[in-house]
Amino acid sequence: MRLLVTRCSVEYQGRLGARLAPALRLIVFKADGSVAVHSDAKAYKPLNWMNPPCTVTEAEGVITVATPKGEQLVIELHEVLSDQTFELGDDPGLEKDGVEAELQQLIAARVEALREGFRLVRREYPTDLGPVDLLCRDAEGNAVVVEIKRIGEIAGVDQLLRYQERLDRDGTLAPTRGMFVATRIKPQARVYAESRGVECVEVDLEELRGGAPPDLKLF
Amino acid sequence: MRLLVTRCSVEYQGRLGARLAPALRLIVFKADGSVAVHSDAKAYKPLNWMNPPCTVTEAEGVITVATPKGEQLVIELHEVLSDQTFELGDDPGLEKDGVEAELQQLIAARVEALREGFRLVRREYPTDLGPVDLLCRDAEGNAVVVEIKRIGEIAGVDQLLRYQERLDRDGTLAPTRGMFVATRIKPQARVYAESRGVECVEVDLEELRGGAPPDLKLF
DNA sequence: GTGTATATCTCGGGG
DNA sequence: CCCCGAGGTATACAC
Repeated sequence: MRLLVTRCSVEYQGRLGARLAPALRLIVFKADGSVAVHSDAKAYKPLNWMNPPCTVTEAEGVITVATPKGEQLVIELHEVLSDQTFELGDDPGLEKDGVEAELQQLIAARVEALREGFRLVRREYPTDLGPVDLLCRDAEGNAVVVEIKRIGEIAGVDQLLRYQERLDRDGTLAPTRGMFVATRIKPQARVYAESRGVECVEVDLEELRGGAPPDLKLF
Repeated sequence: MRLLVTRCSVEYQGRLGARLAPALRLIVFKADGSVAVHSDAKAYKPLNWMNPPCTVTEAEGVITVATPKGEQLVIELHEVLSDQTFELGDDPGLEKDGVEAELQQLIAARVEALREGFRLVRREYPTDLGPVDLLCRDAEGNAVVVEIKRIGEIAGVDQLLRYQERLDRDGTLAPTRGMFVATRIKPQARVYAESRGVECVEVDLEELRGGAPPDLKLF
């Protein structure tokens, strides 16, 4: 990893065009080939950057970064305050929990928490528009299409409706019910869902975690 | 901006939980208050980070970053290779072109290029679901709802359909036609759009920008 | 490769 | 503040 603190101008041409007037900035060159131009603001996002695969060439105070697809980043160095290189080595990587995948696992393990009498048919039930999060049967035997989100927004309701429309073409499933499950459902999404006959259920991640009997296998 | 190169472990608790085992990493503290933990890979994305507003405290080799909402990032420093601080000052910022806003401007300036006889009623026509990109009238006086994307995907079609459904409740507009405009429309999105009676139009940014006089056809 | 869905998305604009 | 939409989104995963 090379850290270059420099007064520079930058121009990007590629998926769009972008320019940076001269100023002091940090430029990070990573071992993966990426280049990022940072100001002292904008949180972790660089002002400009280039992702691998790309080639970096430097000559006479001009660094040129180019991708095979024709994107180009040209950095003109006016003054160098610091230029250091470090060998960081590989990183063991990030372990996460609490994302949608975990939510889906927890709910799949106890679909009866969504509605009494629910039975899980399959997780990631395939359609030609993509996989349905959960396919269930309710106590009366009706197919229920369940879409799970961390945050429930309108686009998620549309996703569910597209799946329902597909599965309603299958005589063994039609007519399906729709259920929209999230730790939080935004008001507009709830109104929209209910106007389309989709039932909304808010769940609590902590409760799901704590209450789940450990002997229930997920699959 | 403070640049800290260090062997460290990191733990995040907040919107999810995440842990980083000990390794050499770069930690960037920006003037805006943000903190980012970078490995030598993953392009410009940090392994772990905290955005403003947050407070940073350091004691006995442990840096704690906390937000008012209860998110917390704890960085344990095992070994410090480098610790430098620079005053970068304000940045003049990035100038962009070629994004959807420009596309919308260019198309709004000559909607007749979409279809002969088109007349622009309004850009960013408001609905209670958000603004419609363009509202037009066609040669026969029908209202046409136009949704513009750089890349046309299924979710954009649904966005258009939601707007149409709202505007169809307005007697002075109903029944609306839908038109989906993009520099590229993915095949699945096209099939879906046309199955819902939405017309698809691909446009060329270069032609819109420069070369084409307003009376030239776009496709 | 395309297509689809997720993200601690981030970021900006408007109410 | 939240809500909404765009992004050079990036990234993972299925087909």
